[in-house]
Amino acid sequence: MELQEAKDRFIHTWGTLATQWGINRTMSQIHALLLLSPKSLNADEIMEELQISRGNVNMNLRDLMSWGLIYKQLLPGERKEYFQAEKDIWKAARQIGRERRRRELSPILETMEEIKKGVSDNSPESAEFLKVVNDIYAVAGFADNTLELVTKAEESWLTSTFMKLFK
Amino acid sequence: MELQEAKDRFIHTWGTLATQWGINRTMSQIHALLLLSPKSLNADEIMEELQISRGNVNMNLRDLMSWGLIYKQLLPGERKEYFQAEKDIWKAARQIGRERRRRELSPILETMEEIKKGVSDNSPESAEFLKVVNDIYAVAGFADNTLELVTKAEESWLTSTFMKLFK
DNA sequence: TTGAATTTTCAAAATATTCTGAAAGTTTTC
DNA sequence: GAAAACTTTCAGAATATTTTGAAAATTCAA
Repeated sequence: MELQEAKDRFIHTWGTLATQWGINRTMSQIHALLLLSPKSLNADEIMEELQISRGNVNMNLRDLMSWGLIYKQLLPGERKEYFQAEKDIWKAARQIGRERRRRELSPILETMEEIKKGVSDNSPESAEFLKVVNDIYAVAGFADNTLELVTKAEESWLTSTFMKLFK
Repeated sequence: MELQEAKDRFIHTWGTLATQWGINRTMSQIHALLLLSPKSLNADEIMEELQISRGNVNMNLRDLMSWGLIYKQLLPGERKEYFQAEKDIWKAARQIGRERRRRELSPILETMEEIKKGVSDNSPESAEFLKVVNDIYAVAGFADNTLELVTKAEESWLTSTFMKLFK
């Protein structure tokens, strides 16, 4: 079947791409599967579809929820929990941006500040070291601000106003 | 010694932060070491400083060079190869941006295009699937454009003009 | 309550990644 | 061109991460 093949390819590729930059393959595949699924799915359906264990499914669903990329849904009359992906991709992307700010940039900023505090003397060597630390702080701060700007913007704003920056 | 302690802390933390988002710890530590080193270092010095094997040092130096974050330096009268980090952190950051575009965003764009091509029929199900693929393509394209803008800009431009976007 | 249905946990197994160190390869010097 | 100095490679070891599956915990209906 043509379409199913394309979907499978999408799920598989999405998983592979994820590993390229430090994201768990299974997590990524579950996300892809939910993105493509018109209806929400329960753990058993995901296990069946991706041929993975219950524990694995459970763990990665929690992870995806912590990233704010999927939601738990309780269907009336159903005992099982169902999961659905955020289907607005722009919203999902902003959510990823927010989380990466929190998980990756904030720690850098905090650490650089702490390290700066720890260097009290003012020898030339210390000054040189502090320059590096300060520069990294500035770059991380710039990235943080930019991501904040972008994650708070609406899609329409992004694709119009912001784009005008490009010649 | 106060300063040395701060440097060690920096190197150690830099390595730990890197693992958080899929970068090899040792590579990150070598980079940090070279960033802080006023003079360029050879493989033996790095081995000694970080207590790691020659093979490990060699492999990660290559990797860092492929990221454009360090340079090989041939000192006159010296047989050994010396390495030095790009000390302009803004330049280094732009370099990372360029590489991530190439390594992470380009593959997404390419894959989405190929997948689109593969879906020929125009059933409602295909349309729904294509919507997801197209949306991801658009988001990745936006990220790619933004990174291009930012990586091509000068620090001065970034910290002045671009910043005016923030209220 | 009880017990069936479902979810969560977690120790052990499987897999993937990173690191070592010695051998092979390369370059330079004499 | 041979030997010394240095760099690269790579198979196996060490480490880290992911996955499994069954037991424990939780939830819910009756």
